[in-house]
Amino acid sequence: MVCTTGSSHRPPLEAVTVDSGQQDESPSDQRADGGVSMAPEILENPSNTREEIMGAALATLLEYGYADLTIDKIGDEFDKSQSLIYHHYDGKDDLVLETLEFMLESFRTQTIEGPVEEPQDALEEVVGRLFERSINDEQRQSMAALFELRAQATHDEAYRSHFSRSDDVFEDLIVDIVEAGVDQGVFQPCNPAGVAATLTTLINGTIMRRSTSEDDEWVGDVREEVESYLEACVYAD
Amino acid sequence: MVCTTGSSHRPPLEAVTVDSGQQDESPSDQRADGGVSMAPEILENPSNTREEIMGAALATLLEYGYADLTIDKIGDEFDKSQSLIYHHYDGKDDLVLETLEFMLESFRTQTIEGPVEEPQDALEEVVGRLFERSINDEQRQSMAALFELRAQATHDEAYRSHFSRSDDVFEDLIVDIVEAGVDQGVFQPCNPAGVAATLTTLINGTIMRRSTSEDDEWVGDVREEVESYLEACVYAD
DNA sequence: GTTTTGTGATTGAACGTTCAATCAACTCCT
DNA sequence: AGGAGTTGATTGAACGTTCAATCACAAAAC
Repeated sequence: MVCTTGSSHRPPLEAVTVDSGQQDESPSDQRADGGVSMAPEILENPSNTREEIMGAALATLLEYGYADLTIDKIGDEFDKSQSLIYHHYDGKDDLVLETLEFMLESFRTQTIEGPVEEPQDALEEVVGRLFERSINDEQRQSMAALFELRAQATHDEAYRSHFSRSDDVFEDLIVDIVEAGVDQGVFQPCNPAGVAATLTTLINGTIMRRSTSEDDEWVGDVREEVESYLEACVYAD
Repeated sequence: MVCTTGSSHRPPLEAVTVDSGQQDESPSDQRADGGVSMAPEILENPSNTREEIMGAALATLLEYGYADLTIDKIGDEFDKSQSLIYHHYDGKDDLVLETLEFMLESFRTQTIEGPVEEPQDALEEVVGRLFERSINDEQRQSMAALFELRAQATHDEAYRSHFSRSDDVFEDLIVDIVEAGVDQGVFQPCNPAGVAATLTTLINGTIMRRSTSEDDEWVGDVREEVESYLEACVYAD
């Protein structure tokens, strides 16, 4: 054990913003997963062993899912030994949680960007990304992994804490948009927290069903209904 | 192995309807869990060893959750040997799945009851039950167990099949209500499948958040927003 | 009516595997 | 020399599952 003392250790998250110049090489912010999903580019170009291990953990998680995630498999995914993981992290769940934390912070620094200019467009973009009618296998796998991880929160306080924060981040994002819309008069005088809570809960349900259902027809129906709801209860039209 | 040949075996579900005279002893249908939850009375008064085992599996599941559910613990929960389980079921997941199937069927026979008289009241009751602002620990545990089980569907086809069917049952329930409302003219000419899909997805998200979040304030917000949505997009007012 | 045979239910012990975690040794850099 | 990084082998426990043996009881045979 070298520097981590349980999950209380703060990973070097500055790397996310400091090294962010690297990911500006890609055209614009063309991420189809809406940020719900995974794989920050930093973990694909790790700058130290800890990041390398996190990248391996993420890759293994996406390939096998949490149920079949073992330390051995994570060890296979990168070029060093499996037992090295215990030198840098307290154990499997410590590693997974720090990876989740790393990605959440990465998501937050990507999305928080000052005042909202066009509230309706912003909201439409969020809804459009998250209720896309069809998704590819990679996206489905990301959602399934996220969902499996979330299930750990039923019996593990650390996971519960993480996903509570994760929901908060997403809700805050939407609250900012809705408040801006109300301020600018393009939205009705609605309850931003209510809209945010509802959309967040719907997103959670969508991730859950997408990860565990055989069919997909319901997605289109839900999206249309969400649009109706926004037209009737949020937009000022 | 005696009579079960994998999950393809049909459990004696007739018992649910045949013996239903027993549960009429309880006042009326005073179930606070809205049927989403668990524990059909039949499993508390088992009429054979298979039902006894299912009851033990359910009790153990609610007490420990799926992650800590072991055959040994199930064996401890009833008065016979642990290894007897393998005489009646193919294994742990076969047992759990047949128990889920048993409960879903039990739920369906309880709720399907001919034409819907008062669509708005029926819908309000469903929404009221499922978005109750505060729930007790038993209910939370039921939801958490259900949620953990659902996470298995990400990597287990049999679970996926079950929960797909489970969502269908719930959606059909709501479609019936909405169609009745539209027919009677008390609802707008909306899309019943859309309303059903949206409410079902919201319910899933609610179960997920309730099982894995530290806070609860969002529930009230969501409920108010759902009411707004129903007023604006569904009810004919 | 009594013995024999057969059958499903039940048991306790054991097997085999998986997996997280540990440890002592080795390397490399300073 | 010495500390940090790294490794392969090993440990110990948990768990699902199997299995040979026993029990209760009923049908069949005599």
